[in-house]
Amino acid sequence: MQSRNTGAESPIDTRFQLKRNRMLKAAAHCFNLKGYSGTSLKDVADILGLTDAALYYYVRNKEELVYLCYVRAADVGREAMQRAVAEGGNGLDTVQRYLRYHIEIMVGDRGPIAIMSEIPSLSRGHREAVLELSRSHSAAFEAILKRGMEDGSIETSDVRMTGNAIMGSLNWIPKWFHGDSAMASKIVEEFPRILSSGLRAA
Amino acid sequence: MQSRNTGAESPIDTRFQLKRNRMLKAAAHCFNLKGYSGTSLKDVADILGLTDAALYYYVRNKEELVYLCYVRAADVGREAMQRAVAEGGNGLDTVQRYLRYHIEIMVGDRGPIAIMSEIPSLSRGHREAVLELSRSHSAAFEAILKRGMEDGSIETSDVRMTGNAIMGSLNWIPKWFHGDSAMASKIVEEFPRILSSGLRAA
DNA sequence: AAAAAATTCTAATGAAGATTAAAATAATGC
DNA sequence: GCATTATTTTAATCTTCATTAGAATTTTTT
Repeated sequence: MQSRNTGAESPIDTRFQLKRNRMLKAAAHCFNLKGYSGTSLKDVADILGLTDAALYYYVRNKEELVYLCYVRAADVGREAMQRAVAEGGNGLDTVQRYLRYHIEIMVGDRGPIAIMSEIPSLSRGHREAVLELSRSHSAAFEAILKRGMEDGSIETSDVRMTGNAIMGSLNWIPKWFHGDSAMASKIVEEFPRILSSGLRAA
Repeated sequence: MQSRNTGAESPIDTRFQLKRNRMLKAAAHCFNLKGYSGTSLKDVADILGLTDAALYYYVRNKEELVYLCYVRAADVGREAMQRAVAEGGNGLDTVQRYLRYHIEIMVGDRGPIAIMSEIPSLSRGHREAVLELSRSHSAAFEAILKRGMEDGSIETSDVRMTGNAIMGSLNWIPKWFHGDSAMASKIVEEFPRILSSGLRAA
């Protein structure tokens, strides 16, 4: 039965959810490596020890697969942002904590997280949805930057541009980090400082 | 005649070279936007007002098209690096100048430059070649970082990681910059400082 | 303006891969 | 163990797109 991929999931269907989650991680890995069009469903299925056709039990089609990966990526960002903001402190502190939390998740066992670099490939509806998630995250980030400028901890000429500079470095991590755990902790410890030092008020 | 795409070009064949160069820019634009597999030859041809089949007059196949885009991208990096190194100064100064020159070219009229993010899609031979270009560029960059640590202008724990942090931000630029000239000059002016401030010695 | 060379097009061909339907297998509740 | 449900597979089908051959057109040369 395809009662599963209609969208309404029963609240405690752990087996299905777990498998789908494993699938999203495998897909994120492939997408980060070879891009959306560059990865075949067979690539993803091979990782899971399944046939490509079996994936359709979990998603409606390939496009929904990326979409779900992107939603999952956005969740990670939102979660890190929420935690960082909740802990208070000045703008610079908040930025640094956000970066740390985000990176911890990326390089930790919730990774790999898909880089949202092929939004144009999404269907119209999904594209709008992801763009909205992306916009709201950028807005939250820029809000922190502005707060930092008010409390004197941050000094920068253009929050949009600065945000892009920082997020670019973050988004690039999956391109060169491939699970080395020694490197993982080094990234977690160093990146927040490296990326935020361009923000420091003179 | 296909005497052209055999590799050996006559030294002063301007018309052919110019058109091929326009083609590489159009291709870089598409690849940056939709990825290698995501762009069809028709996408590129449409920009040039040609048929997809016409592109085969300039390249042997699609794979060679990305390859040439990547070589062109590597050229830009190498050129910026050479200029920066040639002008002397301490390590930090050199890094900043390199970033400036690289960015100037990226956002200037030589752009768009392809992001080298799909090296796995290349053929074996081309992949090796591009990896070598990439490695040598990274090595040159890391050498500057090391020099900066010796002359006291730079302080960082892991040059490889730091290099990746900076290059990631740089590589991400084509994802959000789309030709706005006011933004272009702002990027040129601000990015070198933003990206290099994580390197400053305490 | 005719011949030669350069450039582009039209019209196949073929392969890769997404998608689907129906059958087969595995797991679970009784 | 049997019936039901969940999961996966096999075996098509269909579309998109790279690629090619040869014809057509444009440009250059003489």
